[in-house]
Amino acid sequence: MKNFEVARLFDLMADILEIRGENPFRIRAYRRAAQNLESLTEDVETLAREERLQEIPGVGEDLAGKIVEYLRTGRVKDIEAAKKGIPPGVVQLMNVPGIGPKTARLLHEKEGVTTLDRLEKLARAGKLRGLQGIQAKTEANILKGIAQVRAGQERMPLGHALPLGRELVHALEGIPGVSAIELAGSLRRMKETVGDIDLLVTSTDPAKVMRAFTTLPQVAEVLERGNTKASARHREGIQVDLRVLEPESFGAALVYFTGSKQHNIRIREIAVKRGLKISEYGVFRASTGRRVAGATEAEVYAAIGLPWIPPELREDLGEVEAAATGRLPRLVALGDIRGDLHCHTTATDGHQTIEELVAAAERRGHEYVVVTDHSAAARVAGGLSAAELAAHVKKIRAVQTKHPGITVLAGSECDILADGALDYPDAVLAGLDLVIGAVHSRFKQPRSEMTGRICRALANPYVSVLAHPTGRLIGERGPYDVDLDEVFRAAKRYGKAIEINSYPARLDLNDVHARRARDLGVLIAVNTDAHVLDHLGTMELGVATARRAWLGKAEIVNTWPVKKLLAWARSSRPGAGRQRRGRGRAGSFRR
DNA sequence: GCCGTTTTCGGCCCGACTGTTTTCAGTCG
Repeated sequence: MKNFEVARLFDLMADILEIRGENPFRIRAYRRAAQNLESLTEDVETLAREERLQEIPGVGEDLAGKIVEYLRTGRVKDIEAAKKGIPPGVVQLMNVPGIGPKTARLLHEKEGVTTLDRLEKLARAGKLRGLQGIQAKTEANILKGIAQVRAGQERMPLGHALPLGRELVHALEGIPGVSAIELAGSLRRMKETVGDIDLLVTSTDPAKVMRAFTTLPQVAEVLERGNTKASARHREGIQVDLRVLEPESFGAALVYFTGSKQHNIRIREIAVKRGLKISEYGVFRASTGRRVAGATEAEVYAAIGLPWIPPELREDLGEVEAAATGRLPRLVALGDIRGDLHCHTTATDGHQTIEELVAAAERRGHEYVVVTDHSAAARVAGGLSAAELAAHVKKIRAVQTKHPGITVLAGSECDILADGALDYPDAVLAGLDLVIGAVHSRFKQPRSEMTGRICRALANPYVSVLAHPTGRLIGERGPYDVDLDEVFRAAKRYGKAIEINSYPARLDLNDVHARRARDLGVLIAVNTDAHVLDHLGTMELGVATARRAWLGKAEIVNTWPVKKLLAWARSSRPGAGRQRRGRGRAGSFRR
């Protein structure tokens, strides 16, 4: 899978063209192609083989040729040529906030700067001032920017940023004159990581909001402050951007601030074709400047002939076309989730008793919860032997009697061993209501072995769900090497579900992979993998990932009623077919 | 470099803020 490699290459080309001051539209073409390659659900090598590269939006004849050249030779002549005269360090200068292509070029041409170190030395010595457009302040800003780069401005996981954003909303909503306040940006689109927190406020007294915002206890440093826009660094490190607008512009501003940038460009292009102009202030007739929409998002989209598009879809990945042709998916909602299929207790590495877990799930309105503690092979997690599991199941059944309002199911997060066998024999698995298979060991297996291992586990008649299919931990550990398409096809073949694990550091499957699974018709389970009670709340993140993957409720097994869920879990087990035929419908259940 | 119910050529989104300018360029989102 070289999608990201090619994307990085095109991004590099765009950077170089920017520094060279070339046609901005050509630059945008490279950026757009790079972005679409990153979100591509199919393997670019497969597309190249099937001569379908030009199906990628933003990839035409030329870029398709460059992709083929890269895949064949590992390089692209035109890009190599463009690189000449621009050392890699110069491109990297643009990572410094405040330094764009023009400044990078200036620094290189006039001062021979090719590294951050050199740039810092010159700035400290006051040797940058005097260059065209650079005085003391810019010099100071460059030093600040260098420090920021050095500190590593990693993107913050959604699960961390979302509560911070909501806390800010809460802090600002009490200010007199504030009529509406919303989170926007990638946070509203629920991307798995966010670069900053965007806040949108409509108020009749912007100055008051600005004052309040810049003096919040959460604000460590004010970076920029105008009449309607301010930027600050949150004490947790992330940047917060605030924009204040008139109430009549709320919808247009929300669209604008939510993005993505690519999505905004798309809808503005449509507006232009209709003789309209969209800005954060509203939708205006181009000829007269008269406002035609702006108060609500729906109004803005309606002005260009589109239905409202859910924020999670606004990535310019087909949603505009889908909206235009009435084919937007009906996305799953948090309220559609009827139960959690993956939860831990103190029996293994959880910090909640069965009783606590069940009570918490019931409070959340779940109709069922599956207790899935680890199997024996997961030693560090205190995995259960078969005998321990039997005792554990008894306790689970006992808790059920005290909670008639929720169905308590006994399951296991059973290790998939190195060869693809399950950690419990079939006879043990047969005593469980639902089994989740998971890889917790031998992450370094070669791709073919790992793929075969997982597919074999999916073929086991007692396994219903594959947990966290790539094993990645955001910012900590990359995914293991596995052919997901192969895994998806196996899941489809055996009628098994693939998990979207909602644990904030996992979100595994991610949005792109989940969308691919959906496209292939694979069932999905959205689970929390809760180890402590608070974790049940992370279901929101998994559902958001499902929404970003265009998933509807029907495709997600834990939106199903418990009867349907259990019938499905049993459908692959021995005897299931006979039973069904015998009774003419899914079997009856003890509980 | 892409792309087409206004086009196979001529378009290609829009505005705020900063720092440096005395009317604007660069950067950012």
